[in-house]
Amino acid sequence: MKDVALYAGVALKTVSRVVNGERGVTPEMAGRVRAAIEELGFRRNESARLLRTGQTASVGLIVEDTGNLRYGTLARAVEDIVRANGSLLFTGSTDNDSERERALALALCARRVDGLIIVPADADHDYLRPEIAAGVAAVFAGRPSNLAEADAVLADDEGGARDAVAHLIAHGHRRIGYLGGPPGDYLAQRLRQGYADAMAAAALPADDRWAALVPPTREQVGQAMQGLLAASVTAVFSGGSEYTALAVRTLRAAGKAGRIALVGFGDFEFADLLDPGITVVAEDPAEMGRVAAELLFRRLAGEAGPARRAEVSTRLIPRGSGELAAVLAARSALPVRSVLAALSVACAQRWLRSAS
Amino acid sequence: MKDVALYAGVALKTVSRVVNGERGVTPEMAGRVRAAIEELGFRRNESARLLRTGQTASVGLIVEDTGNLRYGTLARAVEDIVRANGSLLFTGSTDNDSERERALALALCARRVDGLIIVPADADHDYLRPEIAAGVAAVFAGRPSNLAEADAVLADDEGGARDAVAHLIAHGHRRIGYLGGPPGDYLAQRLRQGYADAMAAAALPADDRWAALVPPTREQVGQAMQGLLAASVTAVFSGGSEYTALAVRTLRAAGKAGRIALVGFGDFEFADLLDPGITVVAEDPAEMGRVAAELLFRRLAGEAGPARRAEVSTRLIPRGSGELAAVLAARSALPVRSVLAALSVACAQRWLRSAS
DNA sequence: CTGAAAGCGCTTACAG
DNA sequence: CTGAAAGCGCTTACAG
Repeated sequence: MKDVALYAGVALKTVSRVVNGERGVTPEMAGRVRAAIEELGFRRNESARLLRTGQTASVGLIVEDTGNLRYGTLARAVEDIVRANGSLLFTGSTDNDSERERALALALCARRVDGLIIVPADADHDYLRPEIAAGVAAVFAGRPSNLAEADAVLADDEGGARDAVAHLIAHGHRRIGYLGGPPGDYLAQRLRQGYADAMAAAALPADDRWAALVPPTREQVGQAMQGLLAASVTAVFSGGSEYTALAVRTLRAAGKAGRIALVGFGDFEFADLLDPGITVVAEDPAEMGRVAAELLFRRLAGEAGPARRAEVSTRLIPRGSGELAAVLAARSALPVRSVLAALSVACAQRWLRSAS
Repeated sequence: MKDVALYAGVALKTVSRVVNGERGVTPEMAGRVRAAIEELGFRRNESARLLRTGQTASVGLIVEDTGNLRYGTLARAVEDIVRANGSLLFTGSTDNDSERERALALALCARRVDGLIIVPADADHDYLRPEIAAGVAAVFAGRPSNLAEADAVLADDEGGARDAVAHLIAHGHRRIGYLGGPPGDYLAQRLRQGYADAMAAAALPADDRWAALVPPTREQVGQAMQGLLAASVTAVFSGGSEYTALAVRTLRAAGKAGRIALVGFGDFEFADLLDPGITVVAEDPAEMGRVAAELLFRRLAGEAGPARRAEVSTRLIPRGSGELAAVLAARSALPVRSVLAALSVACAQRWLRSAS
């Protein structure tokens, strides 16, 4: 810029005026400046401008994994709103490692991003307190944070699970299994809660053997599914498309593909091309991204007031697998004496309860 | 930083030394500075530092759509290498709009990113010439650019298409259809070339009615697929997972799902769970991202020399649909007189050619 | 070992 | 309408 001023024989400020399109420059002067800019190939350094201005017109998005379609979709929705607001978007993945989340968020804050949208690796965000105090806006998406003062969007995972299980119950199922992540996992926890609530609402028992809480590896899910089948469930609710895929594989291998009902949490491409088509409760990651970004830019526009909580709903999409009727376990592999034994245990328990 | 210096009663430079961990500061002094930093909640402004340094430790990635799994996967691979090199990553989507690509790239350059990885919306990148001259490193990925001086990675799409078609030919097919994007589309063009080459290599004719070049909408692809069936193909090569999905739908609707062979370009989740499993030629977007990022950081590390060209290969994954044997069109709907007419036209043409 | 000065590329606030 | 000076938050190059 200095060079341009020198070349055009004007003051620095005049160049600045032309570059910023401020009025109050004679056409003749502006022309000279523009010629100099052209001649010297001048390109304003945005970072320098922003240093002076105090804003950076950039925001950061931190998710579990940008290579996961769910988060890719969320990222894209965020990006569109970021662009509409004239900002640029940094993205980063944590792989659910809270240490990595922290490092990323702090690095972004050191660049003085205007705001941050974070899908928390875990709930603890004390490390962000000083940054927020220093003026960074933060919005949490998809999972809860301990920072009550920040805006947040959550999905109605629990409601989705309830819908799924209620759907199965409506189709005559009583023995419904739940297949999902380990207890430490936030989503798995909420889905299981929804499952339990729906069962309870229908006054159905939820046998412990009907809940398979395992990491999404081929072996573990396969075994867990077989366990559910051994426990004579007539339907399964699977908590995530990885689980759904592996559930379908196990059902096929066991020759029960069209007989055991299945509702999956999370939609996926080609779900309607499987046989039967897979009924799912679809999340809406794009909507979540949109809402999060909108909350963020409201704050950046100066909105004060208490933290906002938004919720994104889920939607059940029937495709066949969730509408299979309950198959009575008439020819159950369970020996008659086991059934009788189980029944008598249940009777005894009820008798004991009523007696106490 | 000035405040910290004042508070600690030292010079600015001493604070800088402590913050940067430079040696040559008495422990006592360093302690005082650290206390002041703690007390004041000082956090160094990375942008300001980088302004002085000249580098920004950030790179930009521009793809068609981060919400598309293919590009999400690529982005994730890029991110990992960017992180390993201590940089931060900007991402942006173009939706194949070259004007948007330009605006994004230029905005990133104005922020003085160290480098840019671009999946070109179109080949023209003259707009980047001044930026590259000014020192930005650029790598193109997935599609060609007219900037011969920049590094580039391309996929062996054409080879993948050849493999797919050769695979079908090896399974006895002679009448093979190609279903893909319109002629203007880069990928579609290369796939069709590979298809044509494989047919020619096997001395097979490639009837014009066997090539369906349409945008990936449900109606158009459905109609095009029906056209291929009407032309009595026994196998189809589909150029992209959108096309593959719609091809499967049409085949099902026509009751030809297990009879017409199908090889798709581009792998997708659940491909092995369809019936039959879908044979595909898989791309490797993660590898493409990795290679592109590595090329970029080599340049940033100072590597000179001529532009590099890298190629990422594809891999055929047999799953059933591509191994179906050719079904003879014994009961072809084609009336006998049409066949005779076609034959006589071909004879006449050959006679004309030999006569001239 | 410590510090005062100049400068990265721009803008803001004020004179003329 | 135009410009000289100061400053954004840091580092570099040089003295002491």
